[in-house]
Amino acid sequence: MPFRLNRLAAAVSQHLSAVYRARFALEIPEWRVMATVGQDLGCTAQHVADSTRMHKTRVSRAIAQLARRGLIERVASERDRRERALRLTRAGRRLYAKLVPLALARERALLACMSGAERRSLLRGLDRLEQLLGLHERRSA
Amino acid sequence: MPFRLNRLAAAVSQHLSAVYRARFALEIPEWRVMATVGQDLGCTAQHVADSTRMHKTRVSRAIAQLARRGLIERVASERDRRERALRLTRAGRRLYAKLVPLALARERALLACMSGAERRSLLRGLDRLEQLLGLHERRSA
DNA sequence: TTCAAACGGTTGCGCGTGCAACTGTCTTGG
DNA sequence: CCAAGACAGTTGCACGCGCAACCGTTTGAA
Repeated sequence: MPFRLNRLAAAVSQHLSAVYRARFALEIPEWRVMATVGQDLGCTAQHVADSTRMHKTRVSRAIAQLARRGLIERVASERDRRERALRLTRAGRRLYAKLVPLALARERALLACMSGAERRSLLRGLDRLEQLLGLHERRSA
Repeated sequence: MPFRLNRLAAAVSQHLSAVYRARFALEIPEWRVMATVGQDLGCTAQHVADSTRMHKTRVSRAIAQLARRGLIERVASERDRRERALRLTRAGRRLYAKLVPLALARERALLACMSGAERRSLLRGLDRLEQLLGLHERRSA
Protein backbone atom coordinates (compact mmCIF):
# COMPACT_ATOMS: atom_id res chain seq x y z
CA MET A 1 0.00 0.00 0.00
CA PRO A 2 2.76 2.53 0.78
CA PHE A 3 4.48 0.92 -2.15
CA ARG A 4 1.38 1.31 -4.30
CA LEU A 5 1.19 4.97 -3.41
CA ASN A 6 4.78 5.45 -4.45
CA ARG A 7 4.32 3.59 -7.66
CA LEU A 8 1.22 5.59 -8.53
CA ALA A 9 2.84 8.89 -7.62
CA ALA A 10 5.90 8.05 -9.69
CA ALA A 11 3.77 7.09 -12.67
CA VAL A 12 1.71 10.27 -12.52
CA SER A 13 4.78 12.46 -12.10
CA GLN A 14 6.63 10.73 -14.87
CA HIS A 15 3.65 11.11 -17.13
CA LEU A 16 3.47 14.84 -16.51
CA SER A 17 7.14 15.62 -16.32
CA ALA A 18 7.61 14.26 -19.81
CA VAL A 19 5.13 16.83 -21.06
CA TYR A 20 6.67 19.73 -19.16
CA ARG A 21 10.15 18.79 -20.23
CA ALA A 22 9.20 18.39 -23.87
CA ARG A 23 7.11 21.54 -24.21
CA PHE A 24 8.81 23.93 -21.82
CA ALA A 25 12.16 22.36 -20.89
CA LEU A 26 11.10 22.48 -17.25
CA GLU A 27 12.10 19.92 -14.65
CA ILE A 28 9.66 19.06 -11.88
CA PRO A 29 11.20 21.24 -9.15
CA GLU A 30 11.25 24.16 -11.58
CA TRP A 31 7.68 23.59 -12.56
CA ARG A 32 6.63 23.58 -8.92
CA VAL A 33 8.43 26.83 -8.26
CA MET A 34 6.77 28.42 -11.29
CA ALA A 35 3.36 27.27 -10.08
CA THR A 36 3.93 28.59 -6.57
CA VAL A 37 5.37 31.95 -7.56
CA GLY A 38 2.76 32.34 -10.28
CA GLN A 39 -0.09 32.31 -7.82
CA ASP A 40 1.72 34.02 -4.97
CA LEU A 41 3.82 36.81 -6.43
CA GLY A 42 6.56 38.32 -4.36
CA CYS A 43 6.88 35.28 -2.13
CA THR A 44 10.23 34.03 -0.84
CA ALA A 45 12.15 30.81 -1.43
CA GLN A 46 11.28 29.80 2.10
CA HIS A 47 7.60 30.09 1.32
CA VAL A 48 8.01 27.92 -1.77
CA ALA A 49 9.82 25.30 0.24
CA ASP A 50 7.12 25.32 2.93
CA SER A 51 4.13 25.07 0.66
CA THR A 52 5.58 22.45 -1.67
CA ARG A 53 7.51 20.65 1.08
CA MET A 54 10.59 20.51 -1.11
CA HIS A 55 14.02 20.66 0.44
CA LYS A 56 15.34 24.20 0.52
CA THR A 57 18.40 23.32 -1.53
CA ARG A 58 16.22 21.87 -4.23
CA VAL A 59 14.19 25.07 -4.25
CA SER A 60 17.32 27.19 -4.31
CA ARG A 61 18.74 25.40 -7.32
CA ALA A 62 15.45 25.40 -9.19
CA ILE A 63 15.14 29.16 -8.67
CA ALA A 64 18.72 29.68 -9.80
CA GLN A 65 18.01 27.78 -12.99
CA LEU A 66 14.80 29.70 -13.67
CA ALA A 67 16.61 32.98 -13.05
CA ARG A 68 19.33 31.90 -15.48
CA ARG A 69 16.65 31.33 -18.11
CA GLY A 70 15.13 34.72 -17.39
CA LEU A 71 11.77 33.41 -16.22
CA ILE A 72 12.04 34.60 -12.65
CA GLU A 73 13.80 37.48 -10.94
CA ARG A 74 15.01 37.81 -7.38
CA VAL A 75 14.74 41.28 -5.92
CA ALA A 76 16.34 41.99 -2.56
CA SER A 77 13.74 42.68 0.09
CA GLU A 78 13.83 46.08 1.74
CA ARG A 79 12.76 45.20 5.23
CA ASP A 80 14.84 42.01 5.52
CA ARG A 81 17.96 41.88 3.44
CA ARG A 82 18.36 38.14 3.96
CA GLU A 83 15.38 37.24 1.82
CA ARG A 84 14.76 37.94 -1.83
CA ALA A 85 11.27 38.35 -3.22
CA LEU A 86 10.47 36.16 -6.22
CA ARG A 87 8.64 37.54 -9.23
CA LEU A 88 7.88 36.27 -12.69
CA THR A 89 9.46 38.21 -15.53
CA ARG A 90 7.46 39.04 -18.61
CA ALA A 91 8.67 35.83 -20.24
CA GLY A 92 7.88 33.96 -17.03
CA ARG A 93 4.32 35.24 -17.01
CA ARG A 94 3.90 34.23 -20.64
CA LEU A 95 5.08 30.73 -19.88
CA TYR A 96 2.95 30.54 -16.75
CA ALA A 97 -0.13 31.48 -18.74
CA LYS A 98 0.48 28.51 -21.01
CA LEU A 99 1.36 26.19 -18.13
CA VAL A 100 -1.77 26.52 -16.02
CA PRO A 101 -4.46 25.42 -18.48
CA LEU A 102 -2.30 22.50 -19.51
CA ALA A 103 -1.96 21.35 -15.91
CA LEU A 104 -5.67 21.69 -15.28
CA ALA A 105 -6.48 19.73 -18.42
CA ARG A 106 -4.13 16.93 -17.36
CA GLU A 107 -5.70 16.78 -13.96
CA ARG A 108 -9.18 16.59 -15.42
CA ALA A 109 -8.04 13.82 -17.74
CA LEU A 110 -6.69 11.91 -14.77
CA LEU A 111 -9.84 12.21 -12.73
CA ALA A 112 -12.15 11.62 -15.67
CA CYS A 113 -11.88 7.87 -15.13
CA MET A 114 -14.23 8.00 -12.14
CA SER A 115 -17.55 9.44 -11.17
CA GLY A 116 -17.99 12.59 -9.16
CA ALA A 117 -18.80 10.68 -6.00
CA GLU A 118 -15.78 8.43 -6.41
CA ARG A 119 -13.58 11.43 -7.05
CA ARG A 120 -14.81 13.13 -3.90
CA SER A 121 -14.25 10.10 -1.72
CA LEU A 122 -10.79 9.56 -3.16
CA LEU A 123 -9.83 13.13 -2.37
CA ARG A 124 -11.30 12.81 1.10
CA GLY A 125 -9.24 9.69 1.67
CA LEU A 126 -6.07 11.45 0.60
CA ASP A 127 -7.00 14.31 2.89
CA ARG A 128 -7.37 11.95 5.82
CA LEU A 129 -3.97 10.44 5.22
CA GLU A 130 -2.33 13.81 4.80
CA GLN A 131 -3.87 14.96 8.02
CA LEU A 132 -2.74 11.83 9.82
CA LEU A 133 0.80 12.44 8.69
CA GLY A 134 0.70 16.11 9.59
CA LEU A 135 1.08 17.31 6.02
CA HIS A 136 -1.33 20.17 6.43
CA GLU A 137 0.58 22.17 9.01
CA ARG A 138 2.44 25.18 7.77
CA ARG A 139 5.71 23.32 8.42
CA SER A 140 6.31 24.47 11.95
CA ALA A 141 8.28 21.38 12.91
CA MET B 1 -3.09 16.79 -7.29
CA PRO B 2 -0.16 14.95 -8.88
CA PHE B 3 1.90 17.00 -6.51
CA ARG B 4 -0.30 15.99 -3.58
CA LEU B 5 0.14 12.35 -4.50
CA ASN B 6 3.88 12.74 -4.56
CA ARG B 7 3.94 14.55 -1.28
CA LEU B 8 1.78 11.94 0.36
CA ALA B 9 3.80 9.07 -1.07
CA ALA B 10 7.03 10.68 0.04
CA ALA B 11 5.70 11.20 3.54
CA VAL B 12 4.48 7.62 3.88
CA SER B 13 7.71 6.19 2.50
CA GLN B 14 9.85 8.39 4.67
CA HIS B 15 7.85 7.41 7.70
CA LEU B 16 8.30 3.72 7.02
CA SER B 17 11.85 3.77 5.73
CA ALA B 18 13.02 5.35 8.96
CA VAL B 19 11.63 2.33 10.81
CA TYR B 20 13.17 -0.22 8.46
CA ARG B 21 16.50 1.50 8.49
CA ALA B 22 16.58 1.82 12.25
CA ARG B 23 15.43 -1.69 13.10
CA PHE B 24 16.87 -3.76 10.28
CA ALA B 25 19.36 -1.52 8.45
CA LEU B 26 17.33 -2.03 5.29
CA GLU B 27 16.95 0.58 2.57
CA ILE B 28 13.67 0.77 0.67
CA PRO B 29 14.80 -1.13 -2.45
CA GLU B 30 16.21 -3.86 -0.22
CA TRP B 31 13.03 -4.06 1.79
CA ARG B 32 10.99 -4.44 -1.40
CA VAL B 33 13.20 -7.23 -2.64
CA MET B 34 12.89 -9.02 0.70
CA ALA B 35 9.11 -8.70 0.56
CA THR B 36 8.91 -10.02 -2.97
CA VAL B 37 11.30 -12.93 -2.55
CA GLY B 38 9.75 -13.78 0.79
CA GLN B 39 6.37 -14.48 -0.72
CA ASP B 40 7.61 -15.87 -4.00
CA LEU B 41 10.63 -18.04 -3.31
CA GLY B 42 12.89 -18.99 -6.15
CA CYS B 43 11.86 -16.04 -8.28
CA THR B 44 14.30 -14.13 -10.46
CA ALA B 45 15.55 -10.57 -10.37
CA GLN B 46 13.49 -9.91 -13.47
CA HIS B 47 10.36 -10.96 -11.65
CA VAL B 48 11.15 -8.65 -8.76
CA ALA B 49 11.67 -5.77 -11.14
CA ASP B 50 8.39 -6.50 -12.91
CA SER B 51 6.21 -6.82 -9.86
CA THR B 52 7.66 -3.85 -8.00
CA ARG B 53 8.25 -1.79 -11.13
CA MET B 54 11.71 -0.89 -9.92
CA HIS B 55 14.47 -0.32 -12.44
CA LYS B 56 16.47 -3.49 -12.98
CA THR B 57 19.73 -1.86 -11.91
CA ARG B 58 18.14 -0.82 -8.65
CA VAL B 59 16.98 -4.39 -8.11
CA SER B 60 20.38 -5.76 -9.02
CA ARG B 61 22.18 -3.57 -6.51
CA ALA B 62 19.66 -4.23 -3.77
CA ILE B 63 20.06 -7.98 -4.28
CA ALA B 64 23.84 -7.66 -4.27
CA GLN B 65 23.69 -5.82 -0.96
CA LEU B 66 21.33 -8.39 0.58
CA ALA B 67 23.57 -11.20 -0.63
CA ARG B 68 26.57 -9.45 0.91
CA ARG B 69 24.72 -9.37 4.22
CA GLY B 70 23.85 -13.04 3.91
CA LEU B 71 20.09 -12.56 3.81
CA ILE B 72 19.57 -13.80 0.28
CA GLU B 73 21.34 -16.30 -1.94
CA ARG B 74 21.50 -16.51 -5.71
CA VAL B 75 21.60 -20.00 -7.12
CA ALA B 76 22.28 -20.51 -10.80
CA SER B 77 19.26 -21.86 -12.59
CA GLU B 78 19.60 -25.22 -14.31
CA ARG B 79 17.42 -24.71 -17.30
CA ASP B 80 18.58 -21.16 -18.10
CA ARG B 81 22.06 -20.27 -17.00
CA ARG B 82 21.44 -16.56 -17.47
CA GLU B 83 19.06 -16.27 -14.59
CA ARG B 84 19.70 -16.93 -10.94
CA ALA B 85 16.94 -18.05 -8.60
CA LEU B 86 16.58 -15.97 -5.45
CA ARG B 87 16.07 -17.57 -2.06
CA LEU B 88 16.09 -16.36 1.51
CA THR B 89 18.83 -17.79 3.69
CA ARG B 90 18.06 -18.93 7.22
CA ALA B 91 18.94 -15.46 8.49
CA GLY B 92 16.85 -13.95 5.72
CA ARG B 93 13.82 -15.98 6.71
CA ARG B 94 14.27 -14.94 10.34
CA LEU B 95 14.35 -11.29 9.35
CA TYR B 96 11.42 -11.71 6.99
CA ALA B 97 9.34 -13.22 9.76
CA LYS B 98 9.89 -10.09 11.83
CA LEU B 99 9.34 -7.77 8.88
CA VAL B 100 5.92 -8.89 7.77
CA PRO B 101 3.88 -8.32 10.92
CA LEU B 102 5.52 -4.94 11.36
CA ALA B 103 4.54 -3.90 7.85
CA LEU B 104 0.97 -5.10 8.30
CA ALA B 105 0.68 -3.26 11.58
CA ARG B 106 1.92 -0.04 9.98
CA GLU B 107 -0.57 -0.39 7.17
CA ARG B 108 -3.42 -0.96 9.57
CA ALA B 109 -2.35 2.09 11.55
CA LEU B 110 -2.37 4.14 8.38
CA LEU B 111 -5.82 3.04 7.31
CA ALA B 112 -7.27 3.19 10.80
CA CYS B 113 -8.03 6.88 10.33
CA MET B 114 -11.01 6.11 8.13
CA SER B 115 -14.07 3.90 8.09
CA GLY B 116 -14.28 0.64 6.19
CA ALA B 117 -16.39 2.21 3.45
CA GLU B 118 -14.01 5.11 3.07
CA ARG B 119 -11.08 2.73 2.95
CA ARG B 120 -12.71 0.68 0.22
CA SER B 121 -13.52 3.69 -1.92
CA LEU B 122 -10.03 5.07 -1.49
CA LEU B 123 -8.53 1.80 -2.64
CA ARG B 124 -10.93 1.64 -5.54
CA GLY B 125 -9.93 5.14 -6.57
CA LEU B 126 -6.27 4.21 -6.50
CA ASP B 127 -7.11 1.13 -8.53
CA ARG B 128 -8.82 3.23 -11.16
CA LEU B 129 -5.85 5.52 -11.49
CA GLU B 130 -3.42 2.62 -11.67
CA GLN B 131 -5.50 1.04 -14.37
CA LEU B 132 -5.69 4.29 -16.30
CA LEU B 133 -1.92 4.57 -16.24
CA GLY B 134 -1.42 0.93 -17.21
CA LEU B 135 0.18 -0.04 -13.93
CA HIS B 136 -1.52 -3.40 -13.77
CA GLU B 137 -0.06 -4.98 -16.87
CA ARG B 138 2.68 -7.49 -16.38
CA ARG B 139 5.18 -5.01 -17.78
CA SER B 140 5.08 -6.15 -21.38
CA ALA B 141 6.07 -2.74 -22.74
C1' DT C 1 24.26 -25.42 -38.34
C1' DT C 2 25.03 -20.73 -37.68
C1' DC C 3 24.56 -16.17 -36.60
C1' DA C 4 21.88 -12.22 -35.31
C1' DA C 5 18.62 -10.65 -32.17
C1' DA C 6 16.61 -10.91 -27.65
C1' DC C 7 17.13 -11.54 -22.92
C1' DG C 8 18.91 -11.86 -17.68
C1' DG C 9 21.93 -9.55 -15.08
C1' DT C 10 25.91 -6.34 -13.90
C1' DT C 11 28.68 -2.15 -14.09
C1' DG C 12 30.78 2.66 -15.49
C1' DC C 13 29.24 7.17 -15.70
C1' DG C 14 26.71 11.50 -15.19
C1' DC C 15 23.23 13.83 -12.71
C1' DG C 16 20.01 15.35 -9.21
C1' DT C 17 19.42 15.28 -4.35
C1' DG C 18 19.94 15.65 0.77
C1' DC C 19 23.05 16.74 4.38
C1' DA C 20 26.02 19.65 6.60
C1' DA C 21 28.66 23.63 6.68
C1' DC C 22 28.96 28.23 5.31
C1' DT C 23 27.83 33.57 4.51
C1' DG C 24 25.33 37.35 5.54
C1' DT C 25 21.48 39.35 8.21
C1' DC C 26 18.09 39.91 12.04
C1' DT C 27 16.82 39.41 16.71
C1' DT C 28 17.03 39.03 21.55
C1' DG C 29 18.68 39.09 26.22
C1' DG C 30 22.21 40.56 29.32
C1' DC D 1 25.32 48.16 22.76
C1' DC D 2 26.99 43.80 21.83
C1' DA D 3 27.45 38.91 21.70
C1' DA D 4 24.85 34.59 20.75
C1' DG D 5 21.49 32.31 18.51
C1' DA D 6 18.04 31.98 14.78
C1' DC D 7 17.07 32.42 10.13
C1' DA D 8 17.22 33.09 4.50
C1' DG D 9 19.73 31.35 1.10
C1' DT D 10 23.86 29.10 -1.18
C1' DT D 11 27.40 25.63 -1.98
C1' DG D 12 30.88 21.42 -1.38
C1' DC D 13 30.42 16.75 -0.95
C1' DA D 14 28.86 12.03 -1.00
C1' DC D 15 25.52 8.92 -2.47
C1' DG D 16 21.68 6.63 -4.87
C1' DC D 17 19.59 6.41 -9.19
C1' DG D 18 18.73 5.82 -14.33
C1' DC D 19 20.83 5.37 -18.74
C1' DA D 20 23.52 3.03 -21.80
C1' DA D 21 26.89 -0.20 -22.72
C1' DC D 22 28.44 -4.48 -21.64
C1' DC D 23 28.97 -9.99 -20.86
C1' DG D 24 27.28 -14.45 -21.24
C1' DT D 25 23.29 -17.23 -22.64
C1' DT D 26 19.33 -18.64 -25.25
C1' DT D 27 16.29 -18.50 -29.16
C1' DG D 28 14.80 -18.69 -33.75
C1' DA D 29 15.03 -18.10 -38.52
C1' DA D 30 17.72 -18.55 -42.68
